[in-house]
Amino acid sequence: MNIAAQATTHHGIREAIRARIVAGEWDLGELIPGEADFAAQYACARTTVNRALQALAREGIVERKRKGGTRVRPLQLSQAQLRIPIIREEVEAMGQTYDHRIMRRERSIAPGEVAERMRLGPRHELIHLETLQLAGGNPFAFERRWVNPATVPDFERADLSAISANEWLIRTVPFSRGEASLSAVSADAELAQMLKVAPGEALFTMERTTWSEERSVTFTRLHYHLGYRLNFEL
Amino acid sequence: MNIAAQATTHHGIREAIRARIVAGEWDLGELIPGEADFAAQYACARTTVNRALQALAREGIVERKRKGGTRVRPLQLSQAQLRIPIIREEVEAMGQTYDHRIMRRERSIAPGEVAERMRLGPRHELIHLETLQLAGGNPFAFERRWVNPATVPDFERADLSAISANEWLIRTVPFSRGEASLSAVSADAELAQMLKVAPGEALFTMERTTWSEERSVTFTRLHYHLGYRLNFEL
DNA sequence: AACGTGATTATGTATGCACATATTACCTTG
DNA sequence: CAAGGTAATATGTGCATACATAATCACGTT
Repeated sequence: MNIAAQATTHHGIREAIRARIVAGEWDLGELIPGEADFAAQYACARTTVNRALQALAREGIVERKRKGGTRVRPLQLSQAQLRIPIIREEVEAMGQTYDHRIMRRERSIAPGEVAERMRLGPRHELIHLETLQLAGGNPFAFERRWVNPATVPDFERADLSAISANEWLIRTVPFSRGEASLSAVSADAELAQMLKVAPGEALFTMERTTWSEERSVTFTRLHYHLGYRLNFEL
Repeated sequence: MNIAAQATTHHGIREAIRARIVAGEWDLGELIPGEADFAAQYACARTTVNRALQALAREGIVERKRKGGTRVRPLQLSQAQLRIPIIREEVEAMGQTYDHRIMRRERSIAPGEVAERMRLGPRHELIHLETLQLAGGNPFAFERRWVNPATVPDFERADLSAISANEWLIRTVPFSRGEASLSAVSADAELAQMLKVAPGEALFTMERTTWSEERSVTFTRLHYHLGYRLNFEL
């Protein structure tokens, strides 16, 4: 087995060490050599090994502790980088034309469940929006969204004919953080009608709540068409 | 607005620059100052700024190109680190006792759909396993799994009474990579009986296929109990 | 005008060094 | 022997420097 690094670059050394770990040179949970040792083995500076090992630690391959040394992570936790696609881009990537129809748009008091998700007090006024997203004329997803006008006052006057509420918000309030949750939901009567499925069908559903610097922006519940799958790599 | 870094550490500077970006000091897609400029502003070495900006690039906040400079990412893509929990740990984290019951275990020819997911030729023999996972005695998830004995010959003789097939595989074949997909599925008769729900109920479902160095290990389809949610942070 | 060439510039990376920090191991002291 | 302090140690981090690499621009030649 070739264990030597291709070059003394931090990522060459990272891959070399990764290969040795994957090949099972050390047991799970076992201490691997220190930075100085690797530096000697690969004839490079300790700094370079440091960067390589830090990268592996970020990936979750190894665990590092000061003085404790570096060890192979005992229970490899399965994790993935999940990219949440913008629906328009997702549809266009399939080679279909994207369109959306706003079915409802009104100011109303936040329902209790929504207020809770957005961590708002009771009787808070929000803008409620219902949008059907289409791919090649067929229903792709149905969205129920509540937007906080206290945080995004311009939203009420936003022109949402050309651009979806989601994209408008991403542009206007970038860098928002939030929580999301995925689940399976049975189609209620309205959903069934909108997505053209039988009532009770299983729909993949994504909920998101976002904040911009401690101020709640929006809560959205997105029901995808029948058979939708969210794919990703481990 | 306080724009100064708390200390001249790479992550102090990273947060300072992040704050300025979030505050909107530069437009989306706009070029931000170069490493040397920031280094002068914060009275630190260019190397330190480099680490800060590289971290922001990894997070997807900025985009960097040699000579092109660093710019704020135009369309902030929403992404998240998704941790896929081991069911036993998930159940125990809720304070309930975990248990699992193997309902079926047999050698059989891979069904076409499974063979396709695992990228196997036709008429490949796999070990088929059906397991009901319990939380405090109640159904938590039902798993249909196929394991490739060509890659994991020991699996056939594995003792799965104390440890689940998933954990056995994680320990035996660590560092496997793979694909996953999330969807919503209507309960079929067997699923309904196992999970004690009405047939047709919407069940959150996760499929995973894993490989260890180009050799297919396992394909698994996991149906969670009614109302299950996969939560994560954006 | 078209083309190539070299200067310029911004980020990428490797290095040696010094010091910081966390943790373990050991040794001293009561 | 126990408690507490101290030294040893592995990683973490900052800095100055040098060179690498990629993209762009200005300039000069054909």
